[in-house]
Amino acid sequence: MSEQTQTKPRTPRGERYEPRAIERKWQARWQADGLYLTPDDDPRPKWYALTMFPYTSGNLHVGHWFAMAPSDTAARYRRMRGYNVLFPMGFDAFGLPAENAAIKEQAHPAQWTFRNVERMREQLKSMGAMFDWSREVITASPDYYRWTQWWFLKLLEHGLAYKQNAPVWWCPNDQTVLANEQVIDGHCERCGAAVSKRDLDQWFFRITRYAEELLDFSGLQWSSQIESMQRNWIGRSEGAELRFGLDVPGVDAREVRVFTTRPDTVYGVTFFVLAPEHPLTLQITTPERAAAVRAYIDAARKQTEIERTSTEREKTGVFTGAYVTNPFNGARVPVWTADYVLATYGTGAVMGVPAHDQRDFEFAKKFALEIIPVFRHADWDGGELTSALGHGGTMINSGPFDGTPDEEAVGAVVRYAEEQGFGRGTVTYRLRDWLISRQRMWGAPIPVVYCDSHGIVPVPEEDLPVLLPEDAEFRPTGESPLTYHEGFLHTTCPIGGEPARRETDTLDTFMCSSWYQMRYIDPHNDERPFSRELARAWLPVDQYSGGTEHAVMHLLYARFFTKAARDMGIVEFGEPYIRLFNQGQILGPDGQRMSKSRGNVIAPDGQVEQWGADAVRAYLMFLGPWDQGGPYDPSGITGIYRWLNRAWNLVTAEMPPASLADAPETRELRRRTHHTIERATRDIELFRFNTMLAALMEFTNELTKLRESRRPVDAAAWREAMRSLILMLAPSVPHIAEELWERLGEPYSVHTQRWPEFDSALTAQERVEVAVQVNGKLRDRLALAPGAPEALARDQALASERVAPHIAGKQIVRVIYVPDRLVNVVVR
RNA sequence: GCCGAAGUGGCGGAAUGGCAGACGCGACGGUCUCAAAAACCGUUGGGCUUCACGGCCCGUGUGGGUUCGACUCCCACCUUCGGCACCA
Repeated sequence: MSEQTQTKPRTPRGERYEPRAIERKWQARWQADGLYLTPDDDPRPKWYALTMFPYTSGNLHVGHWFAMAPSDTAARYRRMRGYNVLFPMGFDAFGLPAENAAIKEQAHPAQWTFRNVERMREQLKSMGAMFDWSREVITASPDYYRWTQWWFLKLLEHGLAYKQNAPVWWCPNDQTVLANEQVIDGHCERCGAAVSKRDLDQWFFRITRYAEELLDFSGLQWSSQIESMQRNWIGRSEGAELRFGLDVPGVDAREVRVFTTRPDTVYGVTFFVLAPEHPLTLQITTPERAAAVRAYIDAARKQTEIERTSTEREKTGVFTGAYVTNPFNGARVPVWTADYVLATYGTGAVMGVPAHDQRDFEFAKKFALEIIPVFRHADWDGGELTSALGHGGTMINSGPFDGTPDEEAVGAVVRYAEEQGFGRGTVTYRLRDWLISRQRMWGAPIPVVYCDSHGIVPVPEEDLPVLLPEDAEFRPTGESPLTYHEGFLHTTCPIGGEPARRETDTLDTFMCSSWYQMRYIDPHNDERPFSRELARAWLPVDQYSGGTEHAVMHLLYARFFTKAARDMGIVEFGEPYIRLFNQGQILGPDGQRMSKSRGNVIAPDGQVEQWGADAVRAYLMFLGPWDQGGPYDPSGITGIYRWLNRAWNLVTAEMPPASLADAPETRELRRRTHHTIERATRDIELFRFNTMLAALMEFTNELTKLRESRRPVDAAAWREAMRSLILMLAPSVPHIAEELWERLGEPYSVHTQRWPEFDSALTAQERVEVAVQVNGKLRDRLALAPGAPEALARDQALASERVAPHIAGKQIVRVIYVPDRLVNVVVR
């Protein structure tokens, strides 16, 4: 629609609804009055509502509005329910896009980032949300990353940070290492390039120490979907670690440890497999097998992760020439190396039980290794196996354990292993430690220095922040650009004053977002990251919301941080976010993900310009359930816009004064008012914004009809309806609500009023419609008083002339009566 | 392959054992207008039938089942989306 052809609906009297004018007016007024500043000392109960802060990409898109407008509505509702609500906003400002933009523009990433912050803050303000901007945090500003560095020092001090040479994920495009969580199907989570492994000295956080506790979601109200994604990611497996004997000349190790979930199949071991990267693989290889094994390991390392982990691929592997001894039966079995065994899981070794494990079975078939079943199984006739056997049956070929049923087998074998010293029952997790080093420049420098005399020396707390230089080169070289900045690199040892070298890697940006919720409560504190008193007053977050894409990164890291902070005595709780809601994703009008390349991006700014922020907010909430998302169809917003106009006309219209307090019409008006309050309250509590708005639309339509009927209406009841309508509009469409509140002659501000209460005595209908069915089919409707006695309902139903033809000549078997709902006559 | 969510008019969706399609978009008809747009009012799941009021049948992915009654609960299957996937 063009600007020229669009005309505004006219009100019968008075001024038209001009969203842009009233939105500008009230945003300025709210800011001038500090309406949304959150006091720390306030007698009301606290409510900390938080929406994931945006990355400083440069532009807010409708997806951000979809995340923030409903959460703003929920926060405003809480405030109207008498809570002191903290609803802050900030910017996730470190990260690669800034650096890439800087390389392109030959400018510093800080310029790009802070320019984007300015723009996005204005876009956010146009939404009219109740963000308390005095608490804004920007993770790339020194007074924030100073404390990110402080957290690193604390974790280092408590043994939760360590440096290690390890094979780590490498993204060739972004020229940096990645955390496990950032690798999706063998590709870089950010840029999509195929990743490979590199051996590098890197910093890690010991998140694995919390693996078990991170599986505990009691006390949290999170969706079961996110819970199961985290459980899946942590990947707990119960089993046993067993020790197989090793006797290879010239090798010190006397045993190899192996993790298995099926210790009960240990008598079925016919071979043994080490991961190509396992430290013993080359050591134990016999001279005549060395060339083949070396070649295999090299080939394995060159493969991309996608090639290597493809499940379709045929098994490969080579024999090392060495043997290990099964401690249970003394059997000597050949040791192979094969890339289906992962170095990073368990102990990097597998005991091959081809009869009971499909992967081992395929390997044994390929290399003609022996297959010994150790369970008599219902699916097995005693002949040659065509696939591995599943669980079940009783043990055979297992010496003293023969005859043990499946259910007791694992326990019996583990007990025996522990008695004999062969191994022990144990639990393994898929979760690995969190790799936090990044070889890029636009992040918080890791605050340590390397000194020839004193080794790794943490930067003293009082010397923080370790500032990023303002004139670094950004060419990605695989090493941090900070390495080439002489002024940054060279420093002195905090202990002895010797010349020393700074750590040039920076911290993973997920570290910034692991604690930002704690900084909002005390954002200007320059003594500590936040004060203990304010932490006690505000934390943890009561209601958090954001997209599912952070299920196993941000949300897992933040939980780890909180537990570590608790154990370090910094906070007194172990979970950052009590309630979590995940909104869906907004798609383009074509149902595809919005992207510049598809040309289906809807910018919120244009929609706001055309329809007003209130209409855009309400439309996003009206589209469907918040957790669902869906396509943004720009033509639908007219429905919302028309509705807001109807509401405007309704409130601004003159109503002739009348006093009809006891009239049936008045009772009906009040019933509708209170019934709407009941519906809207229930829906907003459950974040069902779409049905809440539908209820308000119905109410508006009913009131419009009543006004247009030109029948006299009781003035007090009408005013109650108007007040209630505006109060219920206030959280969703804050600007028009404020304007109408003022025009109704009520005192500023509508946003400091209480949410209306409904009186259940008034919501009852005088007559209810009761459906009459015959054998479950609708035949008639009766108008009865609520709670009408069964006999009455039954007699009226049977007397109905619409029912008569359907029961004529038939026998009435029974009559079911659900009060106020239906009568069902069952005939034969 | 495994785990989870979902499938309802032309479209977004509502109803979670009791009147399917609330609310909104779109479409069609009307009012206003010289005309159009906007706005407002009305109709709008499909089929059959009636001059008409109305009546009847079918209908919530498919096939079964439980129930007086099923979009809703149970079983099997199909499709779509999300997560995990050689994790021993």
